[in-house]
Amino acid sequence: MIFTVRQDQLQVLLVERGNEPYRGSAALPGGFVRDGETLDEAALRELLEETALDGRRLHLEQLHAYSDPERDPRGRVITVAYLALGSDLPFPAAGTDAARAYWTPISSALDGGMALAFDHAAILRDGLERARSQLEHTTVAAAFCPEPFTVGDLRRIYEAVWGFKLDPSNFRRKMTRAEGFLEPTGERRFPEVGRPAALYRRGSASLLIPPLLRSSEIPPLSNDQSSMGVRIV
Amino acid sequence: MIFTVRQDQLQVLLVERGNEPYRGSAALPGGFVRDGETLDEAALRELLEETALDGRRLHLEQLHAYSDPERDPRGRVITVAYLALGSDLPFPAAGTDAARAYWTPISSALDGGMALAFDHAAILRDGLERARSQLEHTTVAAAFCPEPFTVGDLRRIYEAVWGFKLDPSNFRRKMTRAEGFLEPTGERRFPEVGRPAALYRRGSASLLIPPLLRSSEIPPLSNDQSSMGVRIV
DNA sequence: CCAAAAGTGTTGCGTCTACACCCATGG
DNA sequence: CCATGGGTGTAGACGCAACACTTTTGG
Repeated sequence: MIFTVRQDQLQVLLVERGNEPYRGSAALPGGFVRDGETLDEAALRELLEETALDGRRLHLEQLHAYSDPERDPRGRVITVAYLALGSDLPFPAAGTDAARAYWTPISSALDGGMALAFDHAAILRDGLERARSQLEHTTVAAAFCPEPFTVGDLRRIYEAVWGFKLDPSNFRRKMTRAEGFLEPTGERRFPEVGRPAALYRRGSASLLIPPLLRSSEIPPLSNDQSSMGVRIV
Repeated sequence: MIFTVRQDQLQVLLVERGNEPYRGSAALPGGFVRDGETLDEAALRELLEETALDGRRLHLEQLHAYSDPERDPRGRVITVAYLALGSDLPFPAAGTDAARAYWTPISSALDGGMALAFDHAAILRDGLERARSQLEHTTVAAAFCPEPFTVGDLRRIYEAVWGFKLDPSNFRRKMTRAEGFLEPTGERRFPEVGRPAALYRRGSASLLIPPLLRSSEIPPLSNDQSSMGVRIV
């Protein structure tokens, strides 16, 4: 399961299945583990085959094992799902199994209209929740940002993944104070409009201390964006 | 991996291996998934076989899949580890594979002296960290307590799992205020010495809101117990 | 000058830590 | 009356949401 943020939207890479079952349906990319390979290595290899991307520079994380005996009509298949986060991911290379792969906003992939193959809709929901939760406690959000990036870039990642707006000033304070998260480059970026912003690189810390917690309210799946824990009147 | 608290110590159920490899070594209980069975069902079945305990009343949770090709010298075995928490667990029933099963304090199991088979020491460490983390955000600690229980019982669970002392008065406030965690029975328990304590049952909530966070310092694996986030001078 | 985004200051509120203190019981 | 654990009250520190305000740019 590969996530990226483009056009301020959290997107996932799907493939159109060429074989039965679920021929023509959308599915998460995946494959079988080989002998002598760890699950992590298998995930990286499949990632490379699907996107021609060197996964070693991505954040990759084991999610959960799915084991319902009926989940694959062909027979018994146990899937260990992985979640990868990346920035600036290219469109999938042609000439591979992934020729029919494409990026889709997660909200569309889950909005009933597009039925995912197997139990992939459930897996995708779990992955989305994991990604949202990881942003609270870790610095993975920076994995979504091409370097160098601004605090505003980082904030738009959080807003895209969580689905609601954050207060720019409070967000900046949290992030710049978290030790080891942001490493200033000394450079600035001049946007089309507005004051130039300081540029940063990813720091060495992998944990975000203190964490940045979502409001206790359940965030909506849709695209509406409300202010930070405050209802718009 | 089955955890319980006895004598104010966090303990784990180990089995003595009767076959090669690692014959005579201690190991976590486990077994193979059968056809037509989910991983959860397999974990519950193995639990029943090992402890003669009805696992449906336990907290059971999938942890992580371990997949190093060299982790089992016999060949390729991928293990999906589960963590079960229970209270008042009996000694394993005789007459089964688990005749050689026994409870051990986790600290002894990890203190180099006892070498666990396979990569089970690493799995045990992951399980311990998961259990500790779960106490922060969920109400699973009550799964360690035979009902009915007092706030003091619950606090001793936290102290055993986390390995340090908590402030009784602040702990009580947190727990009684968390909605849906503790359900008063109206009864009291009269200890050998001291004021009687109110008795509670598990409430319906599964999440602890707000969470009870450990101090940011890394808790020691040993048995020393220091006060709540405060260095003893 | 204006719009827009970056960045700083400040205030009020709620939570947590540490600790003083009271309560109820058995010996 | 004392020791012991249960339970309440409270003052200070701290963190965070909200929002007013200043800064720096392009048009």
